[in-house]
Amino acid sequence: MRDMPDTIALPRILLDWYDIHAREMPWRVGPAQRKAGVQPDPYRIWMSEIMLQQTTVATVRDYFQRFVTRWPTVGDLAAAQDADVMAEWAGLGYYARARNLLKCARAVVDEHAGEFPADHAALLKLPGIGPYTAAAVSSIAFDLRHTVLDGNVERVMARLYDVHTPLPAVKPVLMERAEALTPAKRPGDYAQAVMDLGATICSPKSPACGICPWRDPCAARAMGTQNELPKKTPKKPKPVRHGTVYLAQRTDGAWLLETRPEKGLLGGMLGWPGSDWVDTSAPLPKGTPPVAADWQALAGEVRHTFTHFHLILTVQLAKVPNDTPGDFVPRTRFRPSDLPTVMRKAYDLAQG
DNA sequence: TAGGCGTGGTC
DNA sequence: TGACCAAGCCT
Repeated sequence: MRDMPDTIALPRILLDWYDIHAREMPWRVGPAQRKAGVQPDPYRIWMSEIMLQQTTVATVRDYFQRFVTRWPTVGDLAAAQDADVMAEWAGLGYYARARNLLKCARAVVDEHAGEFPADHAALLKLPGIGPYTAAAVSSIAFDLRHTVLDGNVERVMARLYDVHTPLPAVKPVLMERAEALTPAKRPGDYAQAVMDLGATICSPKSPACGICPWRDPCAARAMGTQNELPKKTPKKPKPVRHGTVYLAQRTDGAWLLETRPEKGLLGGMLGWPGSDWVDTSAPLPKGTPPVAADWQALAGEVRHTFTHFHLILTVQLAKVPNDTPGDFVPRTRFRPSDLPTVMRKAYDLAQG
């Protein structure tokens, strides 16, 4: 590799490493299979990439298996009931992804004859597919030369070239570096290789530089700056909000639940009726109980942290008659696992 | 364009 | 234990 330009030598070194160290994933076609002519299923690649947005591989595995078992093709998913998809997504977070997942599946069926487009620009127009996911699908599923730039690649590029300008402002610079390294041959394997490298060797804390295939060309390692890169602009502190939720159960066991509005926090998900969630804690916002009943405040509280605020909920519980009006979910159809985590925590508190 | 949008694991 | 972090997108 001596005297070979980085843009030739570095991708080759990384692909050689990937041939040996590629991680197994349910949606992945490994380097050996790929060389034997096996093509990935674009539907499964797309599904995995949506789930993997801001979410770890370990968390995604089980959700992925349940989704592709229940809806094996994009046509099956497009025909699904919205509530079934939202319930299956419950607990995975960022619920706009689930709403866009359905919109995207239906767009593929309606506008692309049920086949995912390979073209980057066409993918970018689909709901829930941004620059990263368009590049990931076109490269991994169709082996087209596009460059993925996720948190892993940002970190690897910042270290490889010892870039100290903070994210996210420096993102375009890192993209240029990443694009220059993307090879024309095996761009799909290469995309997965850089991300595997970032996830396993070039980790945020204590990177394993000693066993890194790029240890020799890495500028941060040469300077000893790998542990302080990438730099990030400081985040704003999270405020604390307070609220009250009301858990009404009929004598026959049915629970009073509501489907939350499509837009906003936990949009489209099931939840308990309750107050607004407000920054001040005095007085505690109680809202209006959904039905007149003998409400009992539970001891303790629900604590939950969202992306941009901490939440402390008081939980009110009541037994109500079977003829109480409202959208009660029958006991046999109620599954706590259909609820987003913060709502499931309130249920768990009520169960003692 | 910067902020809204979840959750679980790690240290 | 609180802060950071994870294969980002939308408005």
